[in-house]
Amino acid sequence: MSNIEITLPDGSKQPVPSGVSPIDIAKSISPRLADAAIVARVDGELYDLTRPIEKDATVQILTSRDPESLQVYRHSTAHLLAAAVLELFPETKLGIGPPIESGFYYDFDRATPFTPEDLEKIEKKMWEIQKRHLPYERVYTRKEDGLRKYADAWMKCQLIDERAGEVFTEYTLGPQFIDFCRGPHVPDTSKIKAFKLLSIAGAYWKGDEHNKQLQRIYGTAFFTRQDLEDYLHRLEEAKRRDHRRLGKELELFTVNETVGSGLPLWLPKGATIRRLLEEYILERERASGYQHVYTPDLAKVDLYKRSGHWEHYHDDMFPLMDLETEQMVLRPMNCPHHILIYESKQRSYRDLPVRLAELGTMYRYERSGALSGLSRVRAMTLNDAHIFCTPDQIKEEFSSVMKLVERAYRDLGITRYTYRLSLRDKANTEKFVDNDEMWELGQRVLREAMDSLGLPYTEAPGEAAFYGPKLDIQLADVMGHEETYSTIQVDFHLPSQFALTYVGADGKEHRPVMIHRAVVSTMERMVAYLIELYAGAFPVWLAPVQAAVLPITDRQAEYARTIQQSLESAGIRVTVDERSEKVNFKIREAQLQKIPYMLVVGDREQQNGQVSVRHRKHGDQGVKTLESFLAEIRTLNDTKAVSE
RNA sequence: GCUGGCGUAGCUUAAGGUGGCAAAGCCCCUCCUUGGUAUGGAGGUAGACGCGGGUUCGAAGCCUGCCGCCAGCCCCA
Repeated sequence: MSNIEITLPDGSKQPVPSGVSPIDIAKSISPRLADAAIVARVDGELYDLTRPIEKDATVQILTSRDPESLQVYRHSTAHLLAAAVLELFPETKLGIGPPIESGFYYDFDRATPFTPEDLEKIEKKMWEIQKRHLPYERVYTRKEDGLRKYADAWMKCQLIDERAGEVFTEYTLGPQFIDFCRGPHVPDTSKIKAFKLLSIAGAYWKGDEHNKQLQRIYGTAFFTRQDLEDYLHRLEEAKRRDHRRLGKELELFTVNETVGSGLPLWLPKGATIRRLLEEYILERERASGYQHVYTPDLAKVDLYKRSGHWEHYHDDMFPLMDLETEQMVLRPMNCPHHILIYESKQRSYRDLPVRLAELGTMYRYERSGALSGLSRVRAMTLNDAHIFCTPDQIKEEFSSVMKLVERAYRDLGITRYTYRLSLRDKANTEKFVDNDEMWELGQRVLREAMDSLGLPYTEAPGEAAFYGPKLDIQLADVMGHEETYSTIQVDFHLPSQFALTYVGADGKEHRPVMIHRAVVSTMERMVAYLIELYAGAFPVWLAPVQAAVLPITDRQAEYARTIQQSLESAGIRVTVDERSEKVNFKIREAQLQKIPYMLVVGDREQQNGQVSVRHRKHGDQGVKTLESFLAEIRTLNDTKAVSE
């Protein structure tokens, strides 16, 4: 047998017989490494530990410390799930079973849906199979043989037909189970130590709603029981922070069937937070050269036909209102209105950039199943603006928007976010306007802008707006799920659609470029995010109630009210709890309402014109004069302090 | 919209597999208590069990159609 040369991560090279497997190499390095090994990287490709290496290669043994390992591990667990399902329900047809961010899933086609009880049975069966310590074995099969073998598994056949080369790989799990799969996998089921099946849901074959709907089982898997438990705890924590739950408990907003789903009602406390957010961003925009405008929530459909919304965005709009003389629509976006403001007079290059901003309310006909609390609604108010500028100004405008975003995030205490460049899907001309030149230009401009700011981003094809590419800023929630909040879009399409112009230095008409941007997203979505970010315990500057005055007995009621008045006239949001209850009780209530400061006042405080300050997190802060407390809370307010 | 689960007082939940007067805690109201840093005591109001139709002597429970909520698919600020 011939020798090959492998290179290890430390750069050392060693000759080994051809056909050696990564696990052999691991063993030769150290038994501990062999034990910890999950998978290997051979010349950049992930290999099963048992897969022979036939030629000179760079080899790296991956353990649970490498992120790819968890993917492989979960993928193997998904196979274990499929094997268990087939043992229990042999008539089931297999779909696909990939690892995902938070675990894995497997799609099944089966006449009767799985029940929660089935889930338990399946999980038990998985453990049973796990204990057999079955190997995951890589098998090579010729395409035609494969098609024959999987003849009664329609989804597998389809996959093999579409994806398989002349020879493809399959993985067995014990004598019964075999699955068309690229791999790699862990060596055997004994490696799998901690997993849990979480939920059942419908999912369309290949994600297309025209296709058959399958039964998807979600689960998660970790290397250790501890990691699994931590994850489950985080799930609990996420539930605890759920803005829908806190929105009810803290009386922030409500939804009412009679109003309609996706149409939340803002209660006084929630409205206070929203108002503070609105005032905040309007102020920042004023300081950044924006002009605020007001435009109506509806328009004749002609406006949206001209902009292209009607053609490309129709499905997301509420149906037409057919009036006697005209047809109206509720606006799904604000841009056309702002465009008409730009167009309302002749513009000179000296006027540019024109930055028109509005807290614009818009309406989107989200499908009922997509609605959720405050974060997915049908009526929403966007912190919207449209910048009309010359091509030369794009870069600077872009970077000043980014600055605005970063400033806002800092003041709101938002730290977990990533940048995503959303591009069009060229094939989808129904969703995206068909104009290669403009798309190329827009995408190039955005890339250059990001690169010159030195900011890292990922690219997402098919996520663009219908009129152009966008730079989305994705915020991560407690569970790490990302969602678009801020967005900056460079648009060459709408200005040409509306034949916008400005008069240049040369006295001739030129076409401006439009930048669509939203900094703090919609009020609905941002408040939902903030509720979850702070678990309802808002920083002082955003707290709907900043201080609760708690008189110890009725004797201090009058004094308590004067404290309230002094603070309120200084702009602090204060309540007084005058109920005939003990302080303990009042403190508990204020605590549950997550009010930052409790001001306990008894006879002593009254005599000395003081308040006894209790902080929701740090407890008793001792006695202070009203003035010094006021100075303290004012500082927090003015500096928009987010930590406590 | 689709698949699955769910829908009981303002809120959180119980009973509900075998159809026969619907429970509790919190909230709220009244009274007692005036108490110093997480719930003082007593009493009270409150629900024809999401809505409509059906089966039945009788339905919260069974059947059926809607509506809404939750998870996911799809979509997305």
